Amino acid sequence: MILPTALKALLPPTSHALCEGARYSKNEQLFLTGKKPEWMFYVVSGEVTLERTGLQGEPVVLQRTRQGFVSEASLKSAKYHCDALAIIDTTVVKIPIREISAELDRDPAFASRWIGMLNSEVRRLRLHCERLSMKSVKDRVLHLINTEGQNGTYTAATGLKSLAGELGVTHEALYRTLAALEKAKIIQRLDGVLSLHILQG
Amino acid sequence: MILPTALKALLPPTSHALCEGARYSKNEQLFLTGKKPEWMFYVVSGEVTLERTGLQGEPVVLQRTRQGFVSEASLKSAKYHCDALAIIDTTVVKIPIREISAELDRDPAFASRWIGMLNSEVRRLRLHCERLSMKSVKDRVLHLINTEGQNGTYTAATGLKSLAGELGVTHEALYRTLAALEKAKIIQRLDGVLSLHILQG
DNA sequence: CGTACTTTTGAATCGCATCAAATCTGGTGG
DNA sequence: CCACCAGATTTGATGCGATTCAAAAGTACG
Repeated sequence: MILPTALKALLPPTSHALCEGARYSKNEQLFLTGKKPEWMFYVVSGEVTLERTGLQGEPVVLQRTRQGFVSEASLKSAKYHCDALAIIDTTVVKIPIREISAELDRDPAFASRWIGMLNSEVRRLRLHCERLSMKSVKDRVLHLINTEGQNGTYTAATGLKSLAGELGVTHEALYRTLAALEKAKIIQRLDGVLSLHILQG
Repeated sequence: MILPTALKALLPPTSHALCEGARYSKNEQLFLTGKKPEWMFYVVSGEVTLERTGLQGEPVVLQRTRQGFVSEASLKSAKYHCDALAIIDTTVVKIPIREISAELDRDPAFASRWIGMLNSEVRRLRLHCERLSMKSVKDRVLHLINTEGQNGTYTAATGLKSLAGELGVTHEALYRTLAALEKAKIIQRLDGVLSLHILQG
């Protein structure tokens, strides 16, 4: 089992061998509400949603992950509180909750790294919320470049259509907005790389 | 210093005496980018924003907190990475970072509670993101009742206008949507309490 | 070369923001 | 107690921006 670099640095070396790779086909379920959590999942590729059934029986999506942890927040839970579904073909790393949880109590340095990971997650999610509460696509794109970009440059690794989903807009709206921003010389585009034009102060 | 119940249960008793209450007036700053973090802030009432200056000099809001932690994610940082501003008169509890950080390394039970707190925060933020990526006000309201409510009932403690802000819509749109949902017998309203009508299966 | 997917542009429609204004509310001071 | 004010709540009218539906052009891959 080859772990992604981020996971390797985070988890204690003794736990690496306990992790397992797994693949899920489109529409396959990773876990179900009410089951006892045994694994945490780290999405390497594909897309996983966490869903709950609303009071009227309609599905309510709680989370959507293309890369990173799913259900790391059920580390201390007695049972899963939602269903996990691979909505396209997906590759994950399965991490044994029991061992990780015990290790967290035993190894303060690991707990400290784990807290650091959660801190980053909180920060990123807050940025995401702030972005999604902006009304125009233009504002969301500029906020994205300003907050997620490196030095005024953001790389859309998974394609613009996928980016549109993350920004909470249709891909048509995103394409049009990018074209307009480029025409107005506010940004430049090369492949999937968006760069702010530097304003001379 | 009287701590809010949630804080009291979370922090180790030895640290309670080290916390301080504080008040900030509208437009007063809690901390500035680049300064060494000495305090974490827990907002009791009012509203605090974290802001950063964009590449074109415009302010970019990273977070907006009416209740709960601000900057708990800078627990392990060498310096603040943004500015904190009270946008209305605000009351907070100041928590000494140095002592809390040391205590986290020393007290595994506290670290475990802290991880639990961060897990809740991550869950709530993910729900919030999911809600904000819904296109219609109606969907956002129903998602709110389904996920944040108790048994189909959500209580808007801070008023509907404030709720509109959290939902990322104007207060006019929220009022109209609530009126329409009530007229369609999908929800009921009493004061600030929103309840789903039960569908009989 | 054909299939599937992304990227792009066009046109029509709709929901929400915006601007305006009226009503209602709680709190303050005369 | 009443006049008054600041906010919250509500309803109305208008316009814009994003969604939606459609279709064409570009791209990757077997």
